[in-house]
Amino acid sequence: MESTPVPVLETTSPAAPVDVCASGPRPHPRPEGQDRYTISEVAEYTGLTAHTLRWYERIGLMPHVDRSHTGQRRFTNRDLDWLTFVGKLRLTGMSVADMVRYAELVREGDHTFEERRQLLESTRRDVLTRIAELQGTLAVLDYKIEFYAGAPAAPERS
Amino acid sequence: MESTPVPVLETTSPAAPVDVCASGPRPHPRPEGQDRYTISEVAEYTGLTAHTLRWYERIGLMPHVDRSHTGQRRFTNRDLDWLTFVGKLRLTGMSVADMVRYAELVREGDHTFEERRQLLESTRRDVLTRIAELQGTLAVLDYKIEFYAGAPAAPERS
DNA sequence: GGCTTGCTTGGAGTGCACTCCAAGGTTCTA
DNA sequence: TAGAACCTTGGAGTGCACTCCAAGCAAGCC
Repeated sequence: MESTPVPVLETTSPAAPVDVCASGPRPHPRPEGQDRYTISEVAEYTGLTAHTLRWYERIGLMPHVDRSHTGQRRFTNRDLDWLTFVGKLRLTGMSVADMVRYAELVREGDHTFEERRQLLESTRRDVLTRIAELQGTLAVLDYKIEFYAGAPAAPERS
Repeated sequence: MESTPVPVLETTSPAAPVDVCASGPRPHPRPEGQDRYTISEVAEYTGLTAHTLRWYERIGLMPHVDRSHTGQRRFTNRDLDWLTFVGKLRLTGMSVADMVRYAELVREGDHTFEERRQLLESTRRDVLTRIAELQGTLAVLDYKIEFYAGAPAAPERS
């Protein structure tokens, strides 16, 4: 799976609308104007372990990470953006296999825009379903919590 | 773990408010006025496999299921109510270990009301957190879906 | 009675998403 | 220049929640 050095994010097409990929207020205050991070810096920044970062790369969920002249990983801000987005996908409940599929589509270039959109829309539907499910459970939980609150331990009134 | 035959649901204390445990409109139209179901009937009703039902019992997530004179399981409507509730707990994302803990509390009797309430309230908080997370991912998904929609595959306008 | 379908058990297997290990090379600080 | 702390790899291990298996009874129908 040789990857032509295609940029990771959707900022692929020249003057297309810039996609900063889940930026906005940065999660952790990303260290200064740096652009080369060791694996442990990235681990701290993302909350993932170094193990998991290596594993992500092995399974194709990372877009070819730079290496130092001795072979150690050097992550860039672009990688951090990607990981932030992957973190969001993970929160949706998307499987790792599907996230890898998405990453492959990104590597394949602009012509996969439509398929990527479909994947995200399907994920979006799943999220809405899940939210509805959770709200359904809230109703039951509230019902039972109220029951327990109304009938405290070893109730006297038979 | 010998369980004194304490009823499963919270309807334990004599004239306490009746807790029908997530009833309301029954999920599947529970077969007639029956009160003894085989494992495969319950599997169909709940959507769980027979394997899973046996496993639930083995790990202490079921409250001692009746047996026929030859040792086959005979589930009651009460068991079905319990499984419906367990299904809700599962949807909250509660771990099986915590569900077993809850089942133990139920078996222990009314004096565990307070602990049960706390467990459910902690679960409730988790659910609210999860809903917020999911809504956060919705924002990102919508942002990217719109990006892909606005820049269709192989865009011409460079 | 014979046949098919269903139920029983303990224990082993599966798939997912990490998580860790050993053995060795690299980088940084004093 | 020594030592501590960090990094590398392939592969093995972990925990969760099921999921299945084999071998043997049980139930319902003609």
